[in-house]
Amino acid sequence: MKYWLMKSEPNCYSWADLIKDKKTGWDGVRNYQARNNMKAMELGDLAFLYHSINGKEIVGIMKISKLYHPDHTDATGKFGMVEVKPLKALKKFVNLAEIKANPKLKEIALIKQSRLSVCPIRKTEWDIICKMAEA
DNA sequence: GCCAACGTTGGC
DNA sequence: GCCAACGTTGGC
Repeated sequence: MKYWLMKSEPNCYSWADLIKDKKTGWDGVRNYQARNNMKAMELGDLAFLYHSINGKEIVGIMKISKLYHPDHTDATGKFGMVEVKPLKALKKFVNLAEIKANPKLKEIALIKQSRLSVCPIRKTEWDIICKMAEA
């Protein structure tokens, strides 16, 4: 079981949209590193949803419900996507300032590689954030 | 294969 | 709106 963090601008696609849709194909990724992370995902892996730009906080937990497959919005055929389902909303959203303020989360990919939209999360990091979120 | 130019992301 | 960080593209 692996853990991930996936970013989305809430203006573009938010947790509320995901709840409404029940599931969604994570299309539109056009970055190789992010793509490779999606390729490495397995069914049942868990991922935080992070609202970037407008929000800057982790709002919920999603479950990977479909393995990596072609993204039909990509004409070049180089990129793919996974499908995710909402698992549960966090009781307390965990914002970027709190994450940065926690010395145990110094190495988290969200900060280290701030532009990467799909990044791995260590089990220890996952547990710390869950605790902060009272999830 | 290198590197300059350019584009994008995302925090501030 | 600015800018730093980083990824991509294309000329050589």
